[in-house]
Amino acid sequence: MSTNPLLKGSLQTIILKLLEDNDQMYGYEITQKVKEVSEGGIMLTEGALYPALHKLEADGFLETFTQVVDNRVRKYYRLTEQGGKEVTSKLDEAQSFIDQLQTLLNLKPATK
Amino acid sequence: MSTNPLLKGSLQTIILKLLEDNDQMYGYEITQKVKEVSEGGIMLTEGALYPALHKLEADGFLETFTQVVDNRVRKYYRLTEQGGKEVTSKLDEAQSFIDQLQTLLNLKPATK
DNA sequence: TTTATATACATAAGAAAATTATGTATATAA
DNA sequence: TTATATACATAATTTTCTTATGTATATAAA
Repeated sequence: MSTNPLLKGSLQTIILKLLEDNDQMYGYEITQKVKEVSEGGIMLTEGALYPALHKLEADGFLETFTQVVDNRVRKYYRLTEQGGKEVTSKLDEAQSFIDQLQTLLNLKPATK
Repeated sequence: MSTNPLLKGSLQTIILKLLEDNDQMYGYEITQKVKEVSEGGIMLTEGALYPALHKLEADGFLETFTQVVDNRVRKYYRLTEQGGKEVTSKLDEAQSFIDQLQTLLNLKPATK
């Protein structure tokens, strides 16, 4: 898939937020959803996505179950209770980082 | 200094933008400016800053000159012509990334 | 006076988090 | 039968940080 140096660091937050909104998703579905919502601007590579999912699971934020559809295995992820709290925390972080970055880069929408 | 996983990828953009606004700055001054403007939220580590400055110079976006003040050497950086163009390009990238991230994370200010 | 803090640079070792390249496997359209 | 899409995974490598050091001067505090 493709690249964006600014993506670094926000992948976990994106995954957690999508799972908050969608209850359960599988990896490939996440790549397609991100591509769709960002209109092609953010493309997740598999080499980034799958290790990130495994890490979030290892950290206790996600749990999994598999399902076979059309002879292909899908591995679904959903938030654990701990993961639910983590979403809030990561979103707060992301919001304040975006604010600070916009201030530094003078990209703030005019605050009259 | 300190840490922010979301900072990854935006350091070069921050440096270039500060030099567009301030004409010439030295490394330590950049760390203090970022700390001040972000109200302590973004703290640049020296281990990240200096290599980033050296890379921007090697890439032809920055040029340097030194000056001695109070018996201490300051190494000033300023944008080259190529660097001036790079600022615009990096800011566009940053803007569209922030937009997409806000959309994905549902952090968009209400667009009535 | 000597100790801590601030100013000012730099680099090396290590870790984190990507990209790129592979690999396996099935379904479907050309 | 070939390419593309779906669906997972991991290894090698690269990028970009953090953390730890190192050098050196100025100044305020103890």
